[in-house]
Formats: sequence, structure tokens, C-alpha cells
Amino acid sequence: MSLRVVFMGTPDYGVPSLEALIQAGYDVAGVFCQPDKPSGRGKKITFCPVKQCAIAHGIPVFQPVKTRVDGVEPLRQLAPDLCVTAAFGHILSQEVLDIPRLGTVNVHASLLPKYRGSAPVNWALINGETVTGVTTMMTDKGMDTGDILMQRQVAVEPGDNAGTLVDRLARVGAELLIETLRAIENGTCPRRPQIEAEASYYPLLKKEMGVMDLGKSARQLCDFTRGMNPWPGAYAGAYKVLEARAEDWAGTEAPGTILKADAKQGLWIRAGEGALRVLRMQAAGGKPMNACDYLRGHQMEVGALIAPDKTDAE
RNA sequence: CGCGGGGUAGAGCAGUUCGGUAGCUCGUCGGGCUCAUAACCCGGAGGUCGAGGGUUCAAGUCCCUCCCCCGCAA
Repeated sequence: MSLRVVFMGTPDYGVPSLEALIQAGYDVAGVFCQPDKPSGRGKKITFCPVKQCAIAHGIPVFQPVKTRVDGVEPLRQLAPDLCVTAAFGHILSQEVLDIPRLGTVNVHASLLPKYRGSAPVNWALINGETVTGVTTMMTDKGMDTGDILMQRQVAVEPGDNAGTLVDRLARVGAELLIETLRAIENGTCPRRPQIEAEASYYPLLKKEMGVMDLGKSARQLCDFTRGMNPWPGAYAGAYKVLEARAEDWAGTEAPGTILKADAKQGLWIRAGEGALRVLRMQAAGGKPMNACDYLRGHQMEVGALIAPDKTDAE
């Protein structure tokens, strides 16, 4: 007899895990995700990816405002053996954690205890990691502090940004989740506490964190660009940098100076060390395009500082 | 009706205010120059101006309708 499971998640990252549970034959009694919010152009209500997936499989969906308050009763009634979370976005109280008899397993997109927090993939990229991974762990009251069950490493490819990497990690995480649950059922699942001394925590990303510090090295700005895309995006002045490369540059220009800007060579911006060569970019209100394409129709003055970052509110 | 930008040559844009021969940068094709080049010079091809309707002697441009794309916001 298969376990009765309740899945909790919201964005794309959770979908592969949910699908894996269903496909592996678990009895997914219900799905929790965050309340629907108006989003998208036109401010339409859009169902989150996890909810769409649940509906497609005919699984009941619950969307508590605060799971530790109005989610308690529904969860209790579902009487799960086990809960699985994947980027759910709600902090679970002890009361909630106590409901499933086998506990709550979280699928975290980093090699814990490194990169605890809500944006592990972004930060791993920003820090220039070449290897990251996924961890299944027992959720406790802390922020990603519970005991580690299983881990799997995933290589970071040079062409990765947060979007592509999250995607890959989500799929690996789904596999690891099933492997973990099988082991739990057999009573063979490994389990070890996290080593606090090796732990690191990184905060949730905010829109304003996307502003580039052009005083940093080109290498760092490159990693920053990868980590901040597709959201919130890495901004150099008024331009969103989608893809960039670090180039050597000897010169005394101030960071932020436009070094090259034409349809042949593309856009080069002076960094604290080296030059940031912008490959793909997006101007305010415009669509994403190659820097060379952009420069065919727009003038940028070489020698000037990059863009008047139109500042304004947030 | 949340706010806003846009659809013109293969790519990126200007031209629309005030209707009057379709323009720029790049690419492409041909030729030239050069030890050489992503350099430079000369020449050519390539456009139902998102779709439909209307006004007009004349519409990319003015009026109406529709389709599509994108940014903010999340």
C-alpha cells in the first residue's frame, strides 16, 4: 500500500516533484500552494504552475493564506502519512509539521548546509560555484536546517542562468525525492544532521538587488548576470543585461564607461577589473535582443558612462 | 477595463506632429583597394509600411475595427 502524501509547492520548481510523486504511484491526497494573485499583463488571475499541474491530475488544491493558521485543519483532514515541500514559500509551524506521522520532506536546490534560504540557485551562480545540487531533508522549524537525507551533485554549465539551472535541479530533485521516499518506506533512508559550522544562508532576492555594481570585476558581473536572470534581472544603468562575457581590458577608464558600442563589436562596458562584454540585453520597454542588433538601431556614445539609470520609484 | 511601449527590406531603427517619389545603420550580392582585415571605396538586389474598412486627386502618415508582440507590476 502506497503512502498517502500531501504536496506543497508553488512555482515551476515544484512541478517535476509533484509529477514524479503521481507517476511513482503515491496517493497524492492534496496539493497546497499559495493563493492565486493577479499577475501577468492585464492583471489576470493566473494559477501557479503547481496548481495547474494538480488540477490537470484531478487532485484537490488548497490555498491557505498562512498554512500555520488556516492550513492546519485541511491538512489534518487529509491525514497524510507524509508531506513533501518544494519551494512552497510558507513557513510551517511545529503544529503543521506534527500532522504527517512520517514527517515532512523538503526538496532543496542546493547542497545543504550551504545555501540555505529561498534563492539558493541564484546565489550559487552569483558566487561563481561550478557545482551545486539538490538535497532532500526533513523539514524542521528552522530555515532549511533539518536533517539531510540524500543529496545529489549537479554541475553548473557555463551557459547556465538561474532559469536553466533551476530547471535542471528541479528534475534531479524529483528523482531524488522518489529515491528518498522509497528508502523511507523501506526503513533504509540515511539521515544526518547538518554541520552548522559549514552552513550558509542567503536571502530572498528583491527587484532592487538586480542593480549591478560596476566596480566589481567583469568576472563577478558575469556570474551576477547569470544568477539574476531571468528574475530579477541584472541592470547596468537603464539596461537589463541578459547575457555577458568577461573580457580583458587595460585602460584607465572609470567603471561604467562605455568602451565599445557598435554593431560589429557589440557593447563593452568597463568593470572594476576587465570589461563586461554584453551579448544579450534589453532596454526599458523593449524586447530582449543581441547587443549587436540593438546597436544597429540605437546610438550609444563611446566614452560616456552607461545610461542614465532612470531611477524612479519602487 | 491596472499603467505603458511597439509592429516600416534578412536584423535593429527613423519617418507619422503638419498626407505628396520609402530612408538610416548592419547584413547580403557584385566590383575595387590592401601584405592583410570585423578596415576603406564604388555599385546592386531586397519592402503587400501587422490585417481589414473609411476619408482623399493622393495615406506609412488622418478616422474606425481587429490581430500580434513586449515592458512595468506580481
